Parts: sequence; structure tokens; C-alpha cells
Amino acid sequence: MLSKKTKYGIKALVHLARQEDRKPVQISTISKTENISQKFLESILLTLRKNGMLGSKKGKGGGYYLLRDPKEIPMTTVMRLLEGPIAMVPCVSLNFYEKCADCPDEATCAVNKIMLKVRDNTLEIFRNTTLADLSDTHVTL
Amino acid sequence: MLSKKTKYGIKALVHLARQEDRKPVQISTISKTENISQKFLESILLTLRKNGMLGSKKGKGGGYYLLRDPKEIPMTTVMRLLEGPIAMVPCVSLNFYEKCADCPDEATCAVNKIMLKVRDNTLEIFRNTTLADLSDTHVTL
DNA sequence: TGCATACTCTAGTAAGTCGATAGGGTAAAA
DNA sequence: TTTTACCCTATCGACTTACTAGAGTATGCA
Repeated sequence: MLSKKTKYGIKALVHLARQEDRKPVQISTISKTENISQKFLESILLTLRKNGMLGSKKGKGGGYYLLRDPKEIPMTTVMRLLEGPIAMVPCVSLNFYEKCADCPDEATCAVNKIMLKVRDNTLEIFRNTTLADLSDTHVTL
Repeated sequence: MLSKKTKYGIKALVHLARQEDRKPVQISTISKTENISQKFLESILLTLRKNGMLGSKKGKGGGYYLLRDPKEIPMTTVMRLLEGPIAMVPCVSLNFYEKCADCPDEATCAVNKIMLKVRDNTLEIFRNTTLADLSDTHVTL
């Protein structure tokens, strides 16, 4: 299950991507239009900023803005940042690999086998989808 | 992330599927060979039994056994039973659908859009993979 | 220059849920 | 009478979500 953090984060990023100019958008604006608890959103945007996804401007007329072109932001990056591993099991994760304590041999593990396939498929989707794709309201994926 | 419940459940089912005859296998046997806490495994097998996946026999020579042919058990069934919804968001779930409280329109929701695609892909994999496929140690998926 | 405003940032915390495990006891089959 | 499935309860820790209060900082205006 996707955490609300990730869900809200994606929505906020899409909101920013839909902004035509790259002017800062205030947290309160995003919070209201996307129906997200303002304080919670605050912490989410903060992690996005710390990881080089967003820039921020303080003071009057301040807010958050995208640092890169939405076309250049694949969903893999967003997901790994907000949700963590894309794989359903650590033993098939690329970026968050961890050996299972209980499993003696990954090569013959049934769970490993199928989850590897699922990960490959999911990864490909996220890789080929950018923030710009999601921001387009008309085009279906 | 896959819960350990699901992971262990799949392992146990595969263990039973690999059994040539359909004789009952004791919990303790599965627990030892698969490195699963016996008590935890107990509760997992119980839910599998209650949902018509396994049969059980009490007393000496008792244990758990598969009720159906492994070829007839798609992973969708197993996943829904153990893990719950396959979709990452309730609003794109087939069997566990729930409308998002914050989202005014699913048709234009970016999260909905991409997660629908992920679900379709994952679902197809689980649908086309049976317990028999996982039980085969040699064939890769 | 300096004050007020409008923002981001930080920290702490509380409630709720979930995962995993442990203990003890009952019922049925051989 | 032994073996084994079955059932109930309780705990502990971790994580998620969300709220609260305030500190820090840039901007615009007088």
C-alpha cells in the first residue's frame, strides 16, 4: 500500500509541474487545492527539498518550486525518495537490497522468483513515466 | 512492502505443493525447513484453511494439505487472501475499492492514473502464475 | 533603516495501526 | 493417552499520520 506521504508528495509535485511559470507556490495554496493537511505537507515538501527535488524561497512571495524540468523527473526517483524501495521484498530490491534472514538460497526461493518479475515490470513503468506525463490532464498513460 | 505473513504463507504453500502425495504435513516440519516461527505460521495456515485453500487433519499423522491442484491456484488468489489488495491505492483496487477522501475526481488524478497502470501489470503477472509455477525449482518464470 | 508580514523550517508528541511473537489451554484423531 | 491441530489473549516495538508551538529568515513598505 502506498503511504499517504507518497500520495500527497506526488500530488504536490504534479501541482507544481502544472504551474506554467516556475514561480514559487505557497504551501497553503497546495494544501487547499489538493486537500492535504498543511503541516503534514510541510514536512513532505521539506524532504523533497532536501533531496534536490524542490527549491524554496522564504518571505513574502515565497514558496516551493521545481528545480528541474518535469520531463526530466522519472517516477522512479520520486517513488524511491518518498516511498523507499519499489520492490515488494528487500531481496529483490536494486537500491535497498537486503538478504532475507530466513532464506538459505535466493536462486531457488519461490517468493524471490515472482517478486523479481513484479519489480521488473513496475520499475519499467515508473522509469518510463515522468512527472510531465502525470501532469497532463488529458492524455491517458 | 510484502508483509512477512504473505511471504511465509507463500513459502508454506509452495512447500505443500512440492509434496508429491497429498499427505498432511505438520506445522513443525514446515516451520523448521522454511525457518518460520511456528506460532506465526500457525495463524497463517489457519487463515488459509478458513478460506478454503488448505485442509487439516487433527491428531497423530495430522497436518495441513492443499485442497486443490497447485496448477489451479493462481497467485492472485493467494495474494488477495494473505496480503489483501494488490493495488497500491484503494481507489484503483478491483476487490477492495474505496474512494479517496481527498480526491475530488479520479479521472484527473495523477496518482490514480499511474497506479492503475501498475496494478494492471502486476495483476497480469499474478494471474498468469500459479502455485505450480512457483513450486518448480528448475524452471525460471 | 527598521518594523511588520509572510513564509519556511524544526522539534516534539500523541493516537492509532500493524507486525511479529509468546503463552496457555482445548478438542479431536489415532 | 499421546499427538497434533485449533483457539484466545496479550505484549512489545515500529511506523504512520497528524497536530501543536515556536524559531528563523527574507521581503516590502514606511
